[in-house]
Amino acid sequence: MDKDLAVFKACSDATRLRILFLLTERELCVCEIMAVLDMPQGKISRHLAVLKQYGLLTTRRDGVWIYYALARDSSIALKYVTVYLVSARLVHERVLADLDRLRGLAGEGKICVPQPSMAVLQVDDREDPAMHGQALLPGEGR
Amino acid sequence: MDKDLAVFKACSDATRLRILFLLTERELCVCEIMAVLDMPQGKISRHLAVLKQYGLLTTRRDGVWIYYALARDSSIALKYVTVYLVSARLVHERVLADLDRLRGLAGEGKICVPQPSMAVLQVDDREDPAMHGQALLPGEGR
DNA sequence: GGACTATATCCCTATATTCGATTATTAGGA
DNA sequence: TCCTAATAATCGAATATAGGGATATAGTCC
Repeated sequence: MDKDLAVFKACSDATRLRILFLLTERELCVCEIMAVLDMPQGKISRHLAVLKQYGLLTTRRDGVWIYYALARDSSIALKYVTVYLVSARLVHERVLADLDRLRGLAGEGKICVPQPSMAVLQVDDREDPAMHGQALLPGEGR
Repeated sequence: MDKDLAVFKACSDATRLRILFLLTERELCVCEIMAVLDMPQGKISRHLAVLKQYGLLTTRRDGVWIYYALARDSSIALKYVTVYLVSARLVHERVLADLDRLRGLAGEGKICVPQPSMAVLQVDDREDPAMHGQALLPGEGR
């Protein structure tokens, strides 16, 4: 239950929640998140560290950049939170605005020019009929 | 998004999470929760107040007793958290133990002898095919 | 009205969380 | 090797949260 509790703790901060929503789009590096949320680097980095420590994120280093992505299968709660994130991302104004800004960034090369990496979020729900298709990214088949 | 954030804040405390799991069984009064969790009245009452304030619970007074029940439809996040609670309640040792203790109490009339009230948790998911049956209480049909 | 029970609230302290600002680390390129 | 960019880690202050203990409120029964 502690792992689940950690997931909820991780989600109980506005900035972290916004970051999680952004990561439903694709993996991101710190500078992209900074740019989208318009927050200082230290703040973003700290929140990412919390999210990773609580098991919600994985990291991948590519040269100077470190890409953060939503973790999978690390706890029951995370599974459901992921479904929530994918389901709610098109509902909340602020999240929509964030996602728009994210897409805007990539096209103009304003920042660190990340790899056009694959979307990493695809919860494995083969054994859980409760979440038909819900954890798939929009527009992504199975 | 603020409402969703409030839901996660509400869930980010071990005691409150245990209370929420208990409430997936049925509505409960404070003294029952006190007995099951073996915690002082003030503490339980305070946490219930937080949960209610954040929109996760509703209350119903019946004489001296105040029954707390899981709220429905108060936010998107609560919907998914409810599905999580129902799905995870049979997985975590501690939750199982709590639920056992709860059932044990009722039979022996050790405490305030609550009404054998109906289970109140039944998320309305008619418009959300993502959660087939997941929010129904165990053993309860539709 | 008075006693009793269930629940809520208040006060105070301890602990945890968040933040801005600064400094450290790590990788890549000249 | 030096410089720079991306990211992490640290420190101190401000704020928020949780807990115990005591008290207040609100029903019920006599």
